[in-house]
Amino acid sequence: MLKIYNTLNNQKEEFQPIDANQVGIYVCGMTVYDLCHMGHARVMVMFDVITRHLRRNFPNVKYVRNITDIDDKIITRAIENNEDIYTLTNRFIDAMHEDEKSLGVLSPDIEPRATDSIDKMIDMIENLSKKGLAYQGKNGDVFYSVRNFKEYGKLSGKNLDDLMAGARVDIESNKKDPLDFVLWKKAKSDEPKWPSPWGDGRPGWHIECSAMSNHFISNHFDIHGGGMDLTFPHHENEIAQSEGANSCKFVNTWMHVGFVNVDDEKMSKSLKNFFTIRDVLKNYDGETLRYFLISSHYRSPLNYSKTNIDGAQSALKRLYNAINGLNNKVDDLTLIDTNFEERFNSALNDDFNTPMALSILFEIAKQINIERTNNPNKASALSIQLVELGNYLGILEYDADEYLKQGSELSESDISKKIEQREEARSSKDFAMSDQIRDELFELGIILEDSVNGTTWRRK
RNA sequence: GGCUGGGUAGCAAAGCGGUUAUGCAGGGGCCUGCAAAGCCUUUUAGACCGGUUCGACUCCGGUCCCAGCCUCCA
Repeated sequence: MLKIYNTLNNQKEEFQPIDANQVGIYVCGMTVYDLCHMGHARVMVMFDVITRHLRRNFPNVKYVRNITDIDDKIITRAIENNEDIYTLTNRFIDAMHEDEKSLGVLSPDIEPRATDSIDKMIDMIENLSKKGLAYQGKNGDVFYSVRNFKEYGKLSGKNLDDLMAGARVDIESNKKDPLDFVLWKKAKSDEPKWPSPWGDGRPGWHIECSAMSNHFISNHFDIHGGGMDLTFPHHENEIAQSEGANSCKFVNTWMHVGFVNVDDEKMSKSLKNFFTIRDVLKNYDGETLRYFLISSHYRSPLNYSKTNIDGAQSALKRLYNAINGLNNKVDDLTLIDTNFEERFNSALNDDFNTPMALSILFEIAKQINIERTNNPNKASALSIQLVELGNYLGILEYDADEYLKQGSELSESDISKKIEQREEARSSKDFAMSDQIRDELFELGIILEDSVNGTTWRRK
């Protein structure tokens, strides 16, 4: 039985889909004006793990993740670069897809772009106007009237008067209430624009997710997620829009992924303390990054540091070392210990507890290492299981030997030649020579390992 | 000020009212020509103060501290 922590009531609760044959999940995706950083990576990877698990447990899952391809930052950046917004956003959408691939993230079922759904947004704003929840300000912008939606604040646990008392409410004379937010923005002359009943303009940020989730999934669906910083105001506003327009419950379960921190501070573009996925991929392989991202629970903060990613790399290598050299072909499946799989599944069923799930992988690895000499069939069976469960999380996707050798600057044949030379030295008991060759290779990042089956090598 | 989370061993990170988390790192041993990998073993815990309980890291209350949101942000 799957339990998920729901931001709506700050509790773990049993997940019961509206329709067990068709689970709907919508995740707020990227605003594509720059490269994705590690914070984005965490959201992509976590919801990838979440949807993989949902797909294992329900016959059909519709996973929608939007692309915000129109907003102020995009317009500003396009002007800076002297290019049109589509040239800019297409470039960063491609980059995002490449990054996802590196991280082993499977594509969502639908990735709608905001600019393809402008008509849906206009319909929704019109609907809100009819219901007295939207009005046009003096400057021509259309605003949502927050005071007219009585449940405003239910997701984030805020109430309007506390927000009013806060110091950081912006003063916008065109609004009836400072907390009202923009649904439709009137275009300035040189900006991208679409026709609407309120004049040429573009949508506000929040309306796209309401319109697209309602259109591509339903007015009422199972799971809506995103980064924790979206809880307020973005998701709060989505609720106001969708429930205001449709007069029915919008989302059953709200999920929010914690931040990637740098020196215990949130990684963000405004703080300029961010590392792009590409930056990090220069020094680590994608699977190491993925391991790092799932090594803490999704709601906890995750500190980005070299030490922590190095730790992830060592840990992942331990798993690959365990499966390395086993034939992965075993007829006797009764040798597989189903207890591991049960515990693995119940870890994920407990609000997607990936650290717990990973710890079971290490238990299997240990068992493989214990059995591999005296009971190779059992070890092979366990290694099949380890790979299978690892794949479930999107790791251990590579051939162990290839993975452990990757990134070597020396060619396979050069290394083999050195190993042969060393073998000759060893057989004539010239251990000084033998050790010298091993040390030379070590300096070049190659580790040699002698076993009864001969000498093998891997990357440091 | 309001609202969320959280404070676990050298580092990272979980579960759990009583019994080894797990990974990395460190010590000792086994294996090895020596290593590496691996196995065995071992050292470091639960911010603080009360309460409940036969027993609390785990439940309850309080104190202190940290992060996040309340402005665009994943």
